Amino acid sequence: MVARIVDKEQKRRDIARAAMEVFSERGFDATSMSLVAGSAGVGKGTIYEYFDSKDEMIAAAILIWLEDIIEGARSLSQRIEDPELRLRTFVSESMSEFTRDQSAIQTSISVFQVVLSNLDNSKWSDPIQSAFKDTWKIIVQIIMDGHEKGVFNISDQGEAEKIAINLLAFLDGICLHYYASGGRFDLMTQVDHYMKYLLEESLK
Amino acid sequence: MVARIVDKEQKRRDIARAAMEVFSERGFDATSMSLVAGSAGVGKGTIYEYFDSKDEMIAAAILIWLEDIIEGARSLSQRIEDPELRLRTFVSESMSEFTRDQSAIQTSISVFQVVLSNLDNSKWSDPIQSAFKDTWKIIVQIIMDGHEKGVFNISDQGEAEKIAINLLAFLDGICLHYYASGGRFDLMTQVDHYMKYLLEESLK
DNA sequence: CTTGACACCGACCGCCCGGTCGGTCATACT
DNA sequence: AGTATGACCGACCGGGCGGTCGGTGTCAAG
Repeated sequence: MVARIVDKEQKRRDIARAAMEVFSERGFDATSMSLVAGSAGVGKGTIYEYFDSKDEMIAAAILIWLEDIIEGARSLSQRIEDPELRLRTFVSESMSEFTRDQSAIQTSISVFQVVLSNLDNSKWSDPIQSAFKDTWKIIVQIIMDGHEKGVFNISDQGEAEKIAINLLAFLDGICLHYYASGGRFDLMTQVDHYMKYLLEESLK
Repeated sequence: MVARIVDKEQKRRDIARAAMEVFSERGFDATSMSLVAGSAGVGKGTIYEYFDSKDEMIAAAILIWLEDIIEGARSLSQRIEDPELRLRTFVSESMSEFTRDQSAIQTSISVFQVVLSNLDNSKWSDPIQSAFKDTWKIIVQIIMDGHEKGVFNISDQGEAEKIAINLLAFLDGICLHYYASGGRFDLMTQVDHYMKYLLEESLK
């Protein structure tokens, strides 16, 4: 009795990804489980074979979504040698993710809201927060690498960590304002403006 | 027949402010109208004497909330002469608003979400967006004033506008990350780091 | 062929929400 | 006092939600 050959783990991911797609279009609260089921191509009951509740599914979906992003950033980071180009590529790749379609930023907003509103619930917020931290660590790594290669000039690792936090904060903030303003300014111009001072002043 | 002496407009504002308080604690969707009624000290039916629907109330509450903020920023802006100090004060005041209690940032997140999810509904998003724009204009005004007084050195108004957008984006982003990370870094240190390069490099 | 374990499903349930509406109370005019 | 008007209310309603559960189809073992 070898049991049926169904990759439970894979299906869980498939449903989670489909769920995240609907979530990003309509927001978490406005998305019903029937809708998720329809989008994932399964029955509503099936979802509860893979997740305990709607909340648990949201947390899992966010985590899987973040893992995909981090994996993308990490593999990108390994392809490029020059630190400055690597940093620029990291930024432009992140932006193109948001430029490609509006749903990405809506997803981010929804994620932030869940993280904030469930801040007391350490069960979910801890792994999500550590996933956030991973993204941050990648940037710190790029800067420290550039520092060791003599391309970037910073005082110590603490400086690199501060710069990384501010860079991430700016990128999230500018995307937010971009979509909240209905695209009333040029996103890349603003990012370039920031990157110019980052690369020419902070890191020199 | 002079009608009853009840300031409809005032009561509308009172309810809207009470509603915003509950919204910021629990999020828009998780807040029921009964809860809002309880918080405002009125019956549920009464709310519908002042607002057409929950959605209309949210839009109105956001608008009133934004007006309060803009009014605060504008009055502050008029009290201080020196442009650099005025800019620094604007930033530190905005931050202290968020430092005072966490609900402010949760409110902001909720507001962003509503604006984004109702982007197609121009009926509400237009006035809200123009309120956002007002805040931005105040910063542009401060920078241009500093430019005319010879304190800030920028090329033209376009430069001031870019700087203002990036500053706002950074401030929102850093608050977001601050609370999403559970306060794992020092907010003011990060803000000072940004302001240092803004005032010492961008504006000199 | 029979059996049973397993993945899957969607009609169904109880709950709670936004919104309504008939009625109460206080006031102000006659 | 009588009455008209406006402010206020909360029990009530229909609908849609998250979650359940008994049943169905399928495949492997015996």
